[in-house]
Amino acid sequence: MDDGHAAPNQGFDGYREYFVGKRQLQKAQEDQLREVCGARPSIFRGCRVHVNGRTDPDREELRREIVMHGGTFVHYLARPSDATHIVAEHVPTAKRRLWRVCKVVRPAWVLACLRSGKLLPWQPYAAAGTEAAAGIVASAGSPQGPRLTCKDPGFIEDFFAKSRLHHLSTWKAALREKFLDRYLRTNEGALNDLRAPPAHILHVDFDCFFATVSGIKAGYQSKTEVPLAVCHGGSSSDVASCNYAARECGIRNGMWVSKAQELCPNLVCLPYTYDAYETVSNSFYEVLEDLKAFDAVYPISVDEAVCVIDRPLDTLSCQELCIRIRAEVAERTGGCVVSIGCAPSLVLARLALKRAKPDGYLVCVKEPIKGGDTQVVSPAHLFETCTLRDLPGIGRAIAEKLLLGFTGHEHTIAQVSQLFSRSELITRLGSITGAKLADLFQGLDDVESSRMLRNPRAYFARKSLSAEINWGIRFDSVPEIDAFLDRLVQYLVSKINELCMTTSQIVLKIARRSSDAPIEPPKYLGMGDCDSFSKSCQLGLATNNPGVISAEIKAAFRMLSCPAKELRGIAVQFLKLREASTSHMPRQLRLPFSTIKPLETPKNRMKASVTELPPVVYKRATPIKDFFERHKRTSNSPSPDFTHMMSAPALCESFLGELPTDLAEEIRREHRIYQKARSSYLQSSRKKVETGVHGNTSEHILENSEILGPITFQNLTSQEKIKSLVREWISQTLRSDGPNHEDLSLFTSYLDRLISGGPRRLPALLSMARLISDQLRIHESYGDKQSFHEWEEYLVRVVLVRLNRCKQLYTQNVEILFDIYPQIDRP
DNA sequence: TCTAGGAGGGAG
DNA sequence: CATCGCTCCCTCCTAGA
Ligand SMILES: Nc1ccn([C@H]2C[C@H](O)[C@@H](COP(=O)(O)OP(=O)(O)OP(=O)(O)O)O2)c(=O)n1
Repeated sequence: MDDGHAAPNQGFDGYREYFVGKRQLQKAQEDQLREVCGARPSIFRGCRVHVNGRTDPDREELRREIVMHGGTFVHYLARPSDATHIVAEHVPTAKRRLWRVCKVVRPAWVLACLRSGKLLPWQPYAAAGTEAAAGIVASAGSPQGPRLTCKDPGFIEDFFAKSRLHHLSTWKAALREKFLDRYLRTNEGALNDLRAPPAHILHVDFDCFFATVSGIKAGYQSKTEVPLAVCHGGSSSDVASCNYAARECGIRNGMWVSKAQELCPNLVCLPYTYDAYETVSNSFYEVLEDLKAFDAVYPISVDEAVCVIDRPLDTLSCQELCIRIRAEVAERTGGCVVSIGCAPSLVLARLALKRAKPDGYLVCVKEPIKGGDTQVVSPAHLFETCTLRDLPGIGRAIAEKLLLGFTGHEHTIAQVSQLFSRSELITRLGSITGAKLADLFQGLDDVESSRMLRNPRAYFARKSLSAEINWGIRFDSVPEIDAFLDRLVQYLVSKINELCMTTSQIVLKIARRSSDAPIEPPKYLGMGDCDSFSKSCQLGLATNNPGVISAEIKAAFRMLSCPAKELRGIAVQFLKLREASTSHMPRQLRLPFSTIKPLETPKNRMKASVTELPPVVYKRATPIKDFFERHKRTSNSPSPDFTHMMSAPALCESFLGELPTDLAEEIRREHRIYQKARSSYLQSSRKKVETGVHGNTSEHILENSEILGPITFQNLTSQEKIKSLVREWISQTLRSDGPNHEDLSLFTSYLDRLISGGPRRLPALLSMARLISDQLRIHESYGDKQSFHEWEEYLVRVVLVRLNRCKQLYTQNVEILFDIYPQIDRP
């Protein structure tokens, strides 16, 4: 397994020395603390207290109080008897046996002792999961309820709570956000001088992270010879992580348990301990921070970071630093092991890390001293001992693509790099991937990887937000899927709201059972072999509105025309993220209407303006698909006949309720503008009188050569071109003196012709309304200008009224839709 | 020639 | 019993303007 180049434990002596010094330092610190606070009562005299897991107050605070009040703090619990008391919120399942005889108390015990100034009996504060606690709290544990399926409301959360990949992604996103936050706030944590490539890069990664942490929780030594794997259960479950004893049998991360057990019948399966992974990860990043040895620490994942030192350092110091990091992390994490690769580039650091594992470190320098330390190697050495697949960004597919037609066995990087010139790489793999590989072959970082160092702001910025579930997806009907999509969108919307962002492009991606795949795949409730399909949709306005997004997503699902029973996976993505403006923030409109009295009679309500129109209800059966196809066409291309939709058997939803962009939402939006417009209306008319400004003095932009006929505007037939023109028109007139009255009436007549075109013209009308309101939003800074008020008024009094009328015409849900009332006066 | 959508890939 | 196959990002390819 190990060829001696990265012999484990070589630095052990340094390790032990380090610890002796470390303990003395801690003791000295504690003594000093006591001296300073000499007057405090020695409540915890004789107590040796260990704090386990996440606590409130946190570990550091508890430690301070315990030490200041005469106790001893046990940093690392080698044996249960090392401590007289263990402080924890609850006892991890894995520790129940081991700690059965311990006094495991909640942090509240410490606080209560402090308050009363004396040592209190611990039993009333016994932590959940101890036998003592079981005597006090009558079995508050919530045993597994009925298993949830994808049709149940709680499924998504339930699934995510157990999904390792979800945790991995969530942690990573949080770490990136935290990094960026700090960087933007303080300009700290990243490199400042980017002129030259940094001197030393240390890639630090836990050995078999989950396996080690779960192992320790279950009472195993971190370097145990017992083969361990972390997995959920039975035979078709994934091995998330296996320790190095298990790897000697050929077991690998991601392998199925059945295969793993074939390779190693003694394999011990351990449960996931997500809380513990998080705790260890926190300690890990704290250590890197506390060492104060780096110019930058970049998060890679929950168990992995890249640390950079941007000043010259001799090889010996690099080695010492590696030893120090490894010792410190082990100390602070109850014995977890990190390995480290140190090199002048990201790629070499990665390869060095690979060779350093398990339980070691490796420093790569251009010209190592011959016959020197085995922990110091040259780039050439790494290339001779690592394979193509070890290079970052080179996975199975790319490796196969590159080596297609070459003899099949494993290749070292040194060998493969001899086979291809830069241009051959580019021919085979594409311009960017080819060039990248050529760089990697020279030990240089490609452009993309170096972005992390060169432009962390862009590199760490979030560009999308998505959620997907490809397990347990088994539906019988489309309404069930609709309900699921609603929940998934709701889930994402709450995330995007936490981020204070909006999206203007959304994507639905589905996995559909391959025609040759069995109905039920080998993996229980797995997706099996699937074909994947995706459909993206641009939203006219950036939004965070679940109704709008949900409608789009459900429409997109119909476009992909996947039979409900064939669906095996669902993903929803939000792209084109922007910071939310205040108008996207919590909606006052949504407050429960019934509980709040309207201030005025329906006079304020939009329905007042349209009551004279008889409601005409169109129902439709054929899918939204037709709508989209129509939507794509320009206005002069033949549109499909709309009537077939009305004659078909009714669906329960109204036509408008199913429009990809929910008209109701649109109108709610406009209603707010209406409020604003109303309040500014008087002002603006007053101004007009004062200054003698009249609309007709505006520059006349539109040609008055309108030919009445099949819905054209300014002789344009293409909807896109019309929109362009109108956009330009609005934008220009907003900047200057507002729209010319004649232009406005030409435009109004165009809108009226759209309306008389029937429901099939509704999208065009809607998109015009959206366009105007979009322009107003874009030019919000002109909010005080006369021109702005004029457009706003036009939107509200002309466009909105027409839209409103159509709504009356084409939907049955008039009451619900228009019974909105902005609760602006609510305290 | 450029763009956008969609497919695919990699990492952890 | 099972099992929890996510999520981000980049790159490539191709159809259509
Ligand atoms: N297919 C995978 C790969 C990884 N992980 C999780 C479990 C790992 O513990 C953790 C870190 O991934 P690593 O690639 O760093 O793998 P390990 O830490 O397990 O092993 P190694 O020593 O090779 O780094 O991510 C996972 O659940 N499924």
